[in-house]
Amino acid sequence: MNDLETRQLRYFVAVAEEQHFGRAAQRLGMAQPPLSRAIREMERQLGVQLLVRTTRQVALTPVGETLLDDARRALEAVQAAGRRAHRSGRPAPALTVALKADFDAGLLPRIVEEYRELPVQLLLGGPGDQVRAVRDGRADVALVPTPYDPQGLESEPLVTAPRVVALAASDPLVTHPGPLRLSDLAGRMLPNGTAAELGDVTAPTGQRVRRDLSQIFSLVETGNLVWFLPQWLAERFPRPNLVYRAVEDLEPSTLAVVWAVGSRSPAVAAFVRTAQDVASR
Amino acid sequence: MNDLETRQLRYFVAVAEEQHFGRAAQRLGMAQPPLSRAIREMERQLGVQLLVRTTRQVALTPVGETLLDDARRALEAVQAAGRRAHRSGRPAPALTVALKADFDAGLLPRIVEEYRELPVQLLLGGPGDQVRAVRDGRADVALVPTPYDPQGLESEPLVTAPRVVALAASDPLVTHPGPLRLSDLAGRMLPNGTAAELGDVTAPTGQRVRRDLSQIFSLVETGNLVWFLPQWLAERFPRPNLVYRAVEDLEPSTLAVVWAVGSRSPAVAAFVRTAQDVASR
DNA sequence: ATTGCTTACGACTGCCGTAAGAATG
DNA sequence: CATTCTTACGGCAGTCGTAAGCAAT
Repeated sequence: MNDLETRQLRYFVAVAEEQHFGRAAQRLGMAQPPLSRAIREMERQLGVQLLVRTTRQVALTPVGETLLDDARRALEAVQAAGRRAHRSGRPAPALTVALKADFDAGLLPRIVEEYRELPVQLLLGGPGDQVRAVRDGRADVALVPTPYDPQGLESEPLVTAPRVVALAASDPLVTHPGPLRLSDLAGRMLPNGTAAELGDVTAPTGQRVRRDLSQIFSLVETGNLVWFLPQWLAERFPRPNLVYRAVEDLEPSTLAVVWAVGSRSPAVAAFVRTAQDVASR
Repeated sequence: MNDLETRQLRYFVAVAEEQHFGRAAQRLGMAQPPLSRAIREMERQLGVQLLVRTTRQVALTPVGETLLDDARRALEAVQAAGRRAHRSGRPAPALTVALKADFDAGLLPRIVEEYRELPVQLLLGGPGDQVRAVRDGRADVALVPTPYDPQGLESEPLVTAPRVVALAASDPLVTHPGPLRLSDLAGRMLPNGTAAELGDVTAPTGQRVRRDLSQIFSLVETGNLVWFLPQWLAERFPRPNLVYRAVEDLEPSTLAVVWAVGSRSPAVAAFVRTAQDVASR
C-alpha cells in the first residue's frame, strides 16, 4: 500500500554508498538531521533495520544490502521513465545512439545515411556506458559487442565475427607454428590488469577495459599485454608493430543493436531494421 | 536531476488507465483538482504533453503511451524494493514460493521436504501471477512452465517434458491414424477464446488462460476446445472422458524455478539447488 | 575532547480539499 | 445543459534547517 518515495530511495542509496550521514547529506545538498530522520522513518515504515550506526561507523545490514540493490534498480527505472518522456518531447527530436568509438564494425556511416526517420545523435562512451545509457533513457539504442549485461534490454544481432589476438611484432608467438590456442596465451596480462587464465579470457573485450584504444595498442606493442578484438576492429587499425593472429578456441564476438524493454517505438524499430539491412550486405 | 516522484507515477498510471480524471481520483482516494494539477505539473516538469483532454475524452499522446509502460515498470521496481525489504525483516521469515496450483510436475512435496533453510510459504495464483509476484517482491521464487515473460528474472530449468493435447473421448481425432500434427488442430478453440492457428498454438499454456483446470477440462470434454498441457500434468489428471495424445510438432514445456534479478540470497540459492536436486532424480 | 548521529523546535514549502469557472458534445 | 476538466484559495501535513544533546573512540 504505502510505497516508498523516490526521495527516500535516493537518500538511502546516498547513505549506503557513502557509509556516512554527513557526506551523504552534503552530496544530496541538505543537512544531516533531516537525512537521519528520513532514514529512521524508512526503517519504521518497513519495520526493518537497514543500517547499524555507531558514532564511528555506518554499516549495512543484510536487509540493507538487498535494498541497496533493489533501490538502485528502481531509481534507474524511474529516471529512465522521466528521461525518455523528456527527450521524446523535444521540439527537434533525434534518435540517440550510444556506442564505443570505433566499435561499429564499420556499419555506422551507412546506417546513419540510410536511416531517414530522424536526425541521429551519437553518444560516445567507455565500456559499459552504452547499456547503462539505454537502460536509464539517455540513449534510444546502442551498438555493443558481446558479451554485455542484457538486463532490461532487448536486442538483435547484426554481425558475428571471429575475434583475433593482437601481438607485438616482436612476440615469440608470432612465429608460433600452427594455429594459436588460448592455452598459449595463459598468464599474459590483459588490458584490465588481470592475468589471462583459461576461464577468464573471454571477458576483456567487454566490460572492464579502462583505457582507450591507442593506449591499449601501444601497451600491446611494447609489453606482453595481449588483447582480443573483433576481426573488423583489427582490420580498421593496421599498425606496423602489431600482428593480429587467429586463436582457435576464442569465441567469436557478435555486434548487436540493443534497446530498452518496451521502448521499441517506430523510430527505434526503423533504426533496428536499417541496421540489420546494412549488416546483411 | 529532478526525478519524478513515486506519487507522480502512481497518479499518472491511474489517469492513463482509467482515461478519466474523476474515476482515477476516486481510485486514488483523493479529489480531482489536485490530481489534475499534479498531472499538469508533471507535463510542465517534463516539457511534454502526456494527455489530450477534451471535457469528454482523455487520451494518451504517443509520449504518454511510452511513459505509461515505463512508469508501470518503475513502480513495480519500487514496490519490489519495499516489499522485499519488508518481508525479509519479519520476525519469523519464510521463503515464499509462487506457483499455479498443480503446475509443479509433482516436485513440490519433495522440494519442500528437503528444503530446510526456512519455512516455506506457498502463494497460489492464476497464470501470469507467479512472475509478477516475484518481480514485485511478494514472492522470493516461483515455479513456472515455459513460456513466460523473463523480464527482470533469472531462472534455472528443472524438468523438460513433452506437451500433449487433451481431446474429448468422442473427438474424431482420437481415432486419427498416425501421429497428430499441429495442423490437424488448426481452427479449434483454445482456452483463451481464440482459435488455434499454426503460429499461435504455443502460447495458451502460458499467459492468457483465465479459467481454472476443472473448468477447462469440462470444456474439453464437452466441446471442441483443445488444450495443450505438459505430460506430467496430464498424468496427474486421468479423466474418463478425456484422451491425451502426443502432437508431433508441439514444442515441449520446461518447468523452471525463477527469482528476481539480484535477489539470489542464500535462502533462494539453497531453494534453487534443492529443486534441481529433486528434479534430477 | 572531538567526531558524528540523533532529538527538539520553529519556519516554510507544497499538497490537498472545497468552491467557482470554462469548455465540449 | 450537463458533464468534466481547470483555476482559485484557504488549511494542513510533512520536510527542512538550526541548535542542542549524547555516545563512542
